Amino acid sequence: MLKRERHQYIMNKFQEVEKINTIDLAQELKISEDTIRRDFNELNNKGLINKVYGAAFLVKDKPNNVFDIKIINEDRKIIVGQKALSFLSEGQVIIMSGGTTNLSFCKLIPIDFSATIYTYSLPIAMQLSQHPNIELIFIGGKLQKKAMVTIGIDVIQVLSKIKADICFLGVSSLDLNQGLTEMGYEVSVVKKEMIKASGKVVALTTSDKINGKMMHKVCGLEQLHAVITDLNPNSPKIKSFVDAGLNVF
Amino acid sequence: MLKRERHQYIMNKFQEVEKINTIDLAQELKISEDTIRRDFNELNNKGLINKVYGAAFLVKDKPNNVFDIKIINEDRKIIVGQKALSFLSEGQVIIMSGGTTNLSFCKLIPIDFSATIYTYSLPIAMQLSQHPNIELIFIGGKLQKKAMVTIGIDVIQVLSKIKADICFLGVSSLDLNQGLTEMGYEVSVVKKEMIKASGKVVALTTSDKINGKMMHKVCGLEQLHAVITDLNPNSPKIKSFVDAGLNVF
DNA sequence: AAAATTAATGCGTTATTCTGCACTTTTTAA
DNA sequence: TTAAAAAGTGCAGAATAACGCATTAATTTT
Repeated sequence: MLKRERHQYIMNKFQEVEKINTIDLAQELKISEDTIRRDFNELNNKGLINKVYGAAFLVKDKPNNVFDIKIINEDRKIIVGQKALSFLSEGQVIIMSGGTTNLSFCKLIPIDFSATIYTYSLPIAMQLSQHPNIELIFIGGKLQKKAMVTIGIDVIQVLSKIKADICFLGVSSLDLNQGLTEMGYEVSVVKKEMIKASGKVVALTTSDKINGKMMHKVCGLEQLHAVITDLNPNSPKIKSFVDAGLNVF
Repeated sequence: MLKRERHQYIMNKFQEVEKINTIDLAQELKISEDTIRRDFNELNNKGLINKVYGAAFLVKDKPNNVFDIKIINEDRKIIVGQKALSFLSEGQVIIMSGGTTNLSFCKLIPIDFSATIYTYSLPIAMQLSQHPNIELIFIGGKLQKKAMVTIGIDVIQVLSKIKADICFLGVSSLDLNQGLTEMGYEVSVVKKEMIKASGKVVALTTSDKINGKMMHKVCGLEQLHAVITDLNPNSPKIKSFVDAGLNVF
């Protein structure tokens, strides 16, 4: 029996039992206790099990993997993303901001879509790196770790030098009077610059972001060429925006 | 029997069995064990199978999620990473290149470690974004999608302006005579610049990268202040490097 | 098609990994 | 604190793998 098989055996066994005794398992598999101990140690070091005196337990909550991006309300975001697809056309130069709504959108972009995309979001860049025909340019700078986007003067500088056809802008809060607002100052500055750099601005948002205000203003509604939400444009929550002359999809 | 046929044969066989023994398959096909081992190694490096001591297993293809970074030979890379930890000290300015060896290393860095880290690798940036006390700066540019690193003039420009205490350099190939070499031209240029920008250069590599040459030279051995491998420094494979005056850990 | 080039293969040798045993150290329980 | 159980350590033997090299097969060029 190979080491690898034993390790698999051990991990499988935890689906039946809570605890595995060193000696019991040695007898069960007819191998020495030393081998079991070494196995337990290895699995313990990999963080898969919890080795204690005389036995081992399964580790329940696996260490939170950074790469597991949790998308809340993903169904809504997929609806938004699907509507947004109609704004894409081949060969565009695109600025893609951050956020999980934009990430959901990016997952829906056809694999062979061809364009140039600027982004400052790590998860979005990783997602888009799957697309062979997208020329992907990451805007470097200091990382705002929580949102996994770059911020600061370096980002502004790059943005000030480019000209894009369209910008897909993630939204923190959208309000009829306040327009688009952000929680963080730095991100608000970056988004302002993105808008300046883009011919068209499309805001992507789920309905829960609508009618809220945050500290820092990004732009007024009049600067948004389109707003895409998960709601039906006739829905009452949206009506006031439509009445104000906004293109809501 | 051609190599391709054997590879095909192996992959097909996994539809029937869980595990393929090296020796059994050699007998079955009436070819030498070496050939089977070489086949297993190749398929392993392609990420198609999992080679272990004495046999190989099928890699169960998970849902194709970009965010699942597959680290081959992860155990070896963890050994390298653990040794590399001793080169860290608080407050350093660090340049971290890309690659899964460096990614494994980053996973091992204590959560409260404090430093300034420059990187041009998306996965590494995401990993390090978990560390609250690391000032993380992403070097922007055009994305080399396969390796998920930025390349090009923008990267060079940023690197030419900074001065770091230490650089942890991932390795494509390391050879006694050729030194450090890379497959891609662009990455070789970036790595050269990283070396220029750093006071100390530490190369991180697994033993399978040793004694290979690739197209583009990065630097000679004399420019490496330390080389960290998964092998014991006394190991014969390393001996010639130690004899050449290199610090091997 | 023959020659030249390149890649693949097998063999002998050397290196590495795995495992169990004997022995020592640490931990647990009385 | 002592005895018993479990764990760690170092070592040896066996199995597996890697390496260098000579040879053969496959591919490309002439």
